[in-house]
Amino acid sequence: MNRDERIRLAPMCAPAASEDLLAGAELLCRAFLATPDLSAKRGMVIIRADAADPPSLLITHGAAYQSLTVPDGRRSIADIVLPADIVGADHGVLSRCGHEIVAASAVDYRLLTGPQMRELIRGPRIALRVIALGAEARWRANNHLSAITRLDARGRIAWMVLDIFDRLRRKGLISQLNFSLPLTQDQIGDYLGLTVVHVSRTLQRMREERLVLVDRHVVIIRDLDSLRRVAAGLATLDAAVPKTPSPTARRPIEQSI
Amino acid sequence: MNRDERIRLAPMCAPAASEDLLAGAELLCRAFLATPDLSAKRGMVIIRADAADPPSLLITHGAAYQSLTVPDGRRSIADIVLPADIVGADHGVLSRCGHEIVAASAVDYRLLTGPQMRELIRGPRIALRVIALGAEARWRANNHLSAITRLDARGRIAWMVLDIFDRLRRKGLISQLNFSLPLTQDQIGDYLGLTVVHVSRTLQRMREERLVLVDRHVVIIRDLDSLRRVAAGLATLDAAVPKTPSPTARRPIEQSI
DNA sequence: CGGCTTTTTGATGTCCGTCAATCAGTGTGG
DNA sequence: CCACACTGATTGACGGACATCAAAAAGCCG
Repeated sequence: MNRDERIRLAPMCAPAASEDLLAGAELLCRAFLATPDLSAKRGMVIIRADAADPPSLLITHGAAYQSLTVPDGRRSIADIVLPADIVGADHGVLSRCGHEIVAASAVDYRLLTGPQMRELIRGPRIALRVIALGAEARWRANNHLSAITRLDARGRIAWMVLDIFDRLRRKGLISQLNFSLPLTQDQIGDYLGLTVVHVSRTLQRMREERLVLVDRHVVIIRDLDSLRRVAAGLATLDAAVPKTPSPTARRPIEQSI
Repeated sequence: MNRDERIRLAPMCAPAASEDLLAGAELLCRAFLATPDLSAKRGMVIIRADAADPPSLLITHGAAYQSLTVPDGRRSIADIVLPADIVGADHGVLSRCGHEIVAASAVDYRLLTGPQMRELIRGPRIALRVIALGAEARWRANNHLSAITRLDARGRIAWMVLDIFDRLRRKGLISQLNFSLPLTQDQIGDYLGLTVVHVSRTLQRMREERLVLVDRHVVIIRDLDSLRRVAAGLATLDAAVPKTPSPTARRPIEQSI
């Protein structure tokens, strides 16, 4: 793994803040776990886009997604929420969140209301944790954006699979090369900016190429290394020279701050 | 303006938090203004992707962008930073930010170092402000994503122009239908996931259609209403019926939380 | 002017969207 | 138990939006 990949891997927290941050994570988590266990069935809207003073959620089981419906009726999925993820920790400062949270599978979750969250973030350690959660979410959004603007269908799917794979693994939720992904191809399309039809075709091709197997709601990674290469944009299964990394790349003038 | 548009317009702050939030904004701003005035020339990297303990910036003059370079050498621009914007207020909690901030034009800015920011966010009002800044940035990232996945080249450009237009207007920096946008077509392409060639052609077409005029670094909006329609995805300059808003739209089961 | 970046233009190909039909899986009720 | 409806996945034909390649034109600056 080279330097570029490493810095792209995850937003590590600043050492100088890590102690308070850990404490804040612990406190916030405990606050969530002190609330009653709720659940939602597949397809249910957990937080509506126009909900006043939206709450924050801790997903304990299942998966959800964050979606935005554009004026012409099309849907765009901005993020996928996995077990142990906290959604909208910053909702406390907003009057409306502008997007809905929908259960992708049966979901168990805990909920802290807007007022509760506002009370909690008065504590500096929890505030720090909420800031870190926001930073991480934005970091992920940037990668998502980058994947969509720079990769073709195959690369986007590879990226999505690996992103979820790495997230689950980092949480210690899986140790194998397979996991459950409760998204329909339609939803995958809305997440990656593709149509169902093209998602179907591309998944099939990747299955034939023995890269990854996405069937129903189960993902099995067949060739992790190749998959990573595809997601990095320098794919071409048949090896081939991936054209030199643009020797004439327009790179801004370097200047350390 | 209907409800859908309104809730999409901007992430308004929760009334219950607005007082502290305003105070926090004021405090943070003052902290920035107490630092020396710095400047960067066009094209300079203000914060490097691998900078350890990255600082936060307040842009006082000019514009910058936040960019990510993918492994194959291609660049993707995640966000555009305008005057009065604060960049990376959450950098204090990260050890690396993973993206660079580059000056799009000559830029004047103030800088607070990682340690300084960490000290500041111990204050609950400033912490609140930082959380709000993060929420707003994520809200924008979601719209950006949505625009790129759901709109064609014409729609994306319309969206970009309007987004910047609205941001500048909300800050009170412009009152006319024209403003300066210090991005090359190449950078616009990297922001919208298009090639330079296609950006050039599309801009030209929009100029002919008298929608908007983007020349060199000046933007002049010719037909604001049409532009908004194009950005909403139900465009078609030649009017035409914009196909009914998908009567069969698969909408998740409604359930208020 | 000469060298640079940025924009424009044309020709050509392809990835992906659209339309439309079929098929498999799941659940429902008579 | 099977017809029926319904959602999700698959397949094929076709067209279009956008990428790629290549080169020229237009600004810009020393």
